[in-house]
Amino acid sequence: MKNKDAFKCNCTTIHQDIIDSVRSNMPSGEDLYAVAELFKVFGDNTRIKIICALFQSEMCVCDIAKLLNMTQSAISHQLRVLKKARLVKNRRDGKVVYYSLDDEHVKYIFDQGLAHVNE
Amino acid sequence: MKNKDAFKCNCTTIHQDIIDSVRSNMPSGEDLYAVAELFKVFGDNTRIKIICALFQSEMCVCDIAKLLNMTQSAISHQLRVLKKARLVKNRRDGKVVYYSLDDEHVKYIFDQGLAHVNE
DNA sequence: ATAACATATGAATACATGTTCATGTGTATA
DNA sequence: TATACACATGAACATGTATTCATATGTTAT
Repeated sequence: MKNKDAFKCNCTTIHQDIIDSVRSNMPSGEDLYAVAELFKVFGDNTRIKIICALFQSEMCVCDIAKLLNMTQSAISHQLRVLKKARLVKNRRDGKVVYYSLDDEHVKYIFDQGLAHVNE
Repeated sequence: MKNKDAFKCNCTTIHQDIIDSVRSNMPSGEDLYAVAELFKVFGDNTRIKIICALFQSEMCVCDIAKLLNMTQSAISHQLRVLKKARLVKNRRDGKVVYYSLDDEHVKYIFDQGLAHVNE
């Protein structure tokens, strides 16, 4: 066996036709991984609050820290994660750095999520 | 001080008006928590694959395990998480349990996520 | 230049979580 | 009733991650 992980499932195969069909129509593994990584960014209470706050207004780091009653450091770390995921962008004005949303999909994704939990 | 966590941020307040305005228009903490929990479910490579597979067809646990080349146990645990989040439902036919999607928002959320990572 | 302030960041810690392993439950069949 | 199969589940383990703490960077004003 070339791949040591090739047979993790020892079930009797029931619907090979479905398995083959589904497999051939799945997005690439890289795409799926990237999507999971994206949703992981949404899946944190602090980050979802930051995102939700930025729907209304651009804010500086200290504003967000005050709003959420958290340390400047914690917020800064999370803004870094959000920026890496290309969900927020920032601009510097003197000592102050302002963050705002950087994606048109974010609001839509958030709203659909909210719709689900409120259904 | 009534709340021991009330002053985690020691920044000089810069934009109190924005903070007040944003705070008064934020969804409730419970809603935000629920949304984060929902996206946390999407934010796992195995679960996103399961969701994506179920877009195409209902599948039994062993089918999914074979498709993803993972143990039946691991898949079963993740299906439990998905069901708790009301993203999938199941039906039993004899010994076999078939899982399928149980939400109209899921596809939209996934597609928007895919659109973001492919942009 | 020095002090003050806003922000960023590396390391450490504490907590959450995904998979495995062993085993239990439910259903069909011999 | 006994066996086999599909699935579920609790505990253990390993890994990932959010926050804190200390400190560094960058900018402004004195």
